[in-house]
Amino acid sequence: MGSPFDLDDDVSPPADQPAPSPWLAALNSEQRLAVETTEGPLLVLSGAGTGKTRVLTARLAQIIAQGRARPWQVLSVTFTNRAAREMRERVQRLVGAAAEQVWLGTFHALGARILRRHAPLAGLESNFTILDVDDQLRLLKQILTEEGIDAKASPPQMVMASIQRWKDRGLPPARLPNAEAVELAGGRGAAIYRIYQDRLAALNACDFGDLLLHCLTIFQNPAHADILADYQDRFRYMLVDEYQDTNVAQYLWLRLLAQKHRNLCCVGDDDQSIYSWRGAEVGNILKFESDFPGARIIRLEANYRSTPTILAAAAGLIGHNLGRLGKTLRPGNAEAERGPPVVVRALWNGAEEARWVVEEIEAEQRAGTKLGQMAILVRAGFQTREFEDRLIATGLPYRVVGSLRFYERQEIRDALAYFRVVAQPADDLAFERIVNTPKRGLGDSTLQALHVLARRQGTGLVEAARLLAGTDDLKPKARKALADLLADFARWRTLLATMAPGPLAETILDQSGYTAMWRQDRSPDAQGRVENLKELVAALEEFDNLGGFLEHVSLVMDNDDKSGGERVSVMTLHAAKGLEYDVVFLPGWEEGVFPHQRALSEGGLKSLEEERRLAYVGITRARRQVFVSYAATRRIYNRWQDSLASRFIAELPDATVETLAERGLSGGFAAASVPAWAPRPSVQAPVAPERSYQPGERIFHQKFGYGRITAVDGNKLDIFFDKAGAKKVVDSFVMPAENL
DNA sequence: GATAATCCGGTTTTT
DNA sequence: CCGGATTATC
Repeated sequence: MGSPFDLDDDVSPPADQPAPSPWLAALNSEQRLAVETTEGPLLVLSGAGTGKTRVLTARLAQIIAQGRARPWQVLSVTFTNRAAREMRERVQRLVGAAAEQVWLGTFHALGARILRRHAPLAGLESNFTILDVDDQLRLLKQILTEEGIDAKASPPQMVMASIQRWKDRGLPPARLPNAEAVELAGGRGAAIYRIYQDRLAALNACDFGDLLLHCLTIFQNPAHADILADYQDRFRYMLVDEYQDTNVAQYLWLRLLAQKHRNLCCVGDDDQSIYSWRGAEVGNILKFESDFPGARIIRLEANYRSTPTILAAAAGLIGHNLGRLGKTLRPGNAEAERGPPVVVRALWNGAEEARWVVEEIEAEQRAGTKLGQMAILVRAGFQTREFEDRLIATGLPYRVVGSLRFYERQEIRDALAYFRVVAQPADDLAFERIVNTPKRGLGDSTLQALHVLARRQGTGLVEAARLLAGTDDLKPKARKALADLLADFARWRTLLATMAPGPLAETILDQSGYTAMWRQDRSPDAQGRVENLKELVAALEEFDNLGGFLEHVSLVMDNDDKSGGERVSVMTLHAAKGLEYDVVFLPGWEEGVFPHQRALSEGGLKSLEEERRLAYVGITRARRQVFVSYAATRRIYNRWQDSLASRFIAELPDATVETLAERGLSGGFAAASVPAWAPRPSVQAPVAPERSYQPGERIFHQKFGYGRITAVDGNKLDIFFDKAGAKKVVDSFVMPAENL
């Protein structure tokens, strides 16, 4: 942060005093108050760019350095691993190694830590697995099928979402209000939820929501009052970051733990609440005072990030929301230059918009702004493509933040599933994932048989596999494959104790044939997948054992960018929260795009206000300048669609804005009703002509790319594709290559 | 059981 | 128009 904190004159100590503690250095008066009010419940309303991280770290450092509590008596919670890491590093710098003993982490990591200690009380063993979304969904689908629930009427995704929301609200199946599940799964929602939870327990597994939900169940059980009392005693001080994003379960968790010492400090900003669709409850901020009588509230309103103009624009916009707690950002530095206005630019279409944005980026770069200090923030992920195209065409280095995370890639998940089967033999979901990957001739029918047997015997799949391999219910081929696989598992498990995790992982991936599977794959991305597997093995070197690594992975799904050079960042507005840039581009400000159509048609005022907060978050990311833009027409799903400027544009105060429009686009607002122009006909994909093909001919296929015909049989072609290898394809799916 | 053809739906997603 | 998920076919 290059903010001029040192210009704040009310922090300078009197000359005859000893130098202040380092953690108090460079704090303004309101920040300092928030740091020094250590006793009793405290709510810090901290606007964008007002230095909340600084306050949190200073507060934590002070509590430890002054000996108000031992490090392990302090709980500090964040939402992201990034935030947790950053805080630990900063506190370490202030108080040294003591920082390592603080209970500092994400809600989920801390929940897992507590739950592992008391797992049996939640029907789990302490080495339980934390499932990823893939596994959860697979499990739920099984249940829905078994229960004869129509997947069309009740999409698994939707049922899953409901279950997650219940967990977000701290509701285990037993506490679910009767009315809740009626709409779901033909009225059987509650039953499904219960089965899902039972099945997780049988698998010795839990999902993310359970990490907190199980804690709550244990804490709230009068039979184990001693456990709760123990934690309540322990946590003398508690700090919470991004409090506006807490859901009910997290809130209850905090409230229970803070009950005894009541030294709970929550830092948040209701204007930056953008995750309500994930169960976050802004209401938690409002409830704070009533739940903790005598709570103090401190507002941080001095912004050290943005120019006065940007702050005024943001304030004007967010002022259109009702029911705010009320907070006005003011420039932290009274002498700051007003700064350039927010540029609002109307363009004809998306391609032009991308072109304009990239031109401005180049102009900024020429003027001395580093590429790493510029960001394009979009509403939805798909919008990044247009900008990527343009950036590539221009040759500007860029990075897309938050897309395809390392641990979510197919090959990584497969590899992890292998590790899980070895480290946690009861992990049926992992087993199922890899039992036929690579192909071993153990397909659906074998799996069905395993399921039936497992159910009948009341065992897990792996055990069922062992039984089944000993019978002759399977065809010899499948039986051999299964026995071989089990022998592999057994061998790897014996290595578990003796071999370092890195080499062990490599052994598993090699002997299972998994690496070979990708080596042989001709598809364009196979090469990269092999690379990713290598990276995974390399990452394992740092761990003592496989189990530790798996715990790490299930909790820490982050992707550090090790990109060295300066790059323009492209990301969603959600991903941008907490970040800052000199120059920020906010494209796609059109009704239906931003605010999003679904927010307009479904969620009513609440949704619209959340969209507005998202816009507010976007604007307040900028230190020096904001560029807003929108296109009069956009091609969505191959349809040209006229659009109107976002209402948020009109909500920016006139004095903060400079409007630029293309000739013909009136007053900066799309003349959508009078399209005085015609969209250029889109480049038509060549239509397959009615013709016959000859062997040897070069062709193109939508999915497989280019290839050469090796044989013709009526309308069926044998083709050897450059990338995908030999395939049989019907001729209407290909076109002569020279047509392109 | 593996592959090709067809169908369908299409925000945001810190763990 | 794209991709994934489902179905249809060999």
